[in-house]
Amino acid sequence: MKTSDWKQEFREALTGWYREEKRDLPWRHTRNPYHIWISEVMLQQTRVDTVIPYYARFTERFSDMKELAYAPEEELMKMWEGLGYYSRARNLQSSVREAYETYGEVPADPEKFGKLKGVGPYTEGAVMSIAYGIPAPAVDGNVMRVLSRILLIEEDIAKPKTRRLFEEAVMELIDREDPSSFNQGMMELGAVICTPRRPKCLLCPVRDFCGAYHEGREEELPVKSKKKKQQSFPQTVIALRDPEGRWLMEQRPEEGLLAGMWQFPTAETADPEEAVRIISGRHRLTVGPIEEAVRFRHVFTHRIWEVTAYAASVPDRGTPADRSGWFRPEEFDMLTLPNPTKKVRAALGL
DNA sequence: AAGCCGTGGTG
DNA sequence: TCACCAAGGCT
Repeated sequence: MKTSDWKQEFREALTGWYREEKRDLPWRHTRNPYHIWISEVMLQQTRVDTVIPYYARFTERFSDMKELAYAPEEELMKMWEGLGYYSRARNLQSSVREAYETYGEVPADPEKFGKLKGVGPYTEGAVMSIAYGIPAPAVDGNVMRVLSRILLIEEDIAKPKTRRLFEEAVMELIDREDPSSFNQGMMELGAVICTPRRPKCLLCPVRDFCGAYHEGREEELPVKSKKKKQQSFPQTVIALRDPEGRWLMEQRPEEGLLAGMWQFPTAETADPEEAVRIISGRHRLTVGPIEEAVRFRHVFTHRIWEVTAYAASVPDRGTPADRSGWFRPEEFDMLTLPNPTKKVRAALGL
């Protein structure tokens, strides 16, 4: 099938299939570069079904660049709550502000756009091609999987440098008449046909061009080295209630895991007695008898929390440490709570 | 380069 | 249950 113009035939097969069969997704109804930017950031390492409601709320509340650029960070984080990878939101806001103040719009120049915080090689190519029709590579996990099968590329896609190889391949193949449909077609193909396991080759619009299909090796590619498994950490939560029904909450550090988010007092130990000592010392207060409320495991990308949560009463509020305070359950909604904290809150019936 | 950074779905 | 993984980027 690799005739002199197989690349052109491949392009037409892919983009034709995409234009006919693409899923109806909210961000495919707009050509607003800013909205497309938002969608691409939300979609980083995040499933389509998860993103849809967030995208709808976010583009309604922050409908143009100016709205987001000068929104209170507190409100921004509430809109992002539950999506994960919270630095995405902070980088997006600061970059939207920078773009708005510098260019007054999303720059239609890959060099300029790609310099913005939170805009990496993938997002740069995706927004430039989808919003402006610029032929730039948008290589994500889908594209590496699809191309490794079609072109029989055996480099380890877990290695950072491998992405550049695929970017070069995309630039050889991309449809310069419609880079948007080409890039989105590659990703759509990876999402619905050329899946990691049991790819649906019989439904594939480009199987005639696929080396792996011809050799029956579609399940062997791509080559991807294993990541080592996460380490577990004990987390003992002591939820403390004062006589007026307020609960003590702590704000996490501004950097690192769950940066700036709020949680019930927590100590990194499996021993509840030790946790009580740590937390009562931290806030200079006296803790009554503790009662177990819930026990669960929370899995992050790179670590696991083994959480055990207890509730206890305190006779008075002591001297709260910095970055902490007492809140009524109705007031929790003002705080940005990560999922583990939401699980504890639910177990306490708050 | 390799570790950090969330969450939810899946087989 | 558990490993994998999903439209990655930063350091």
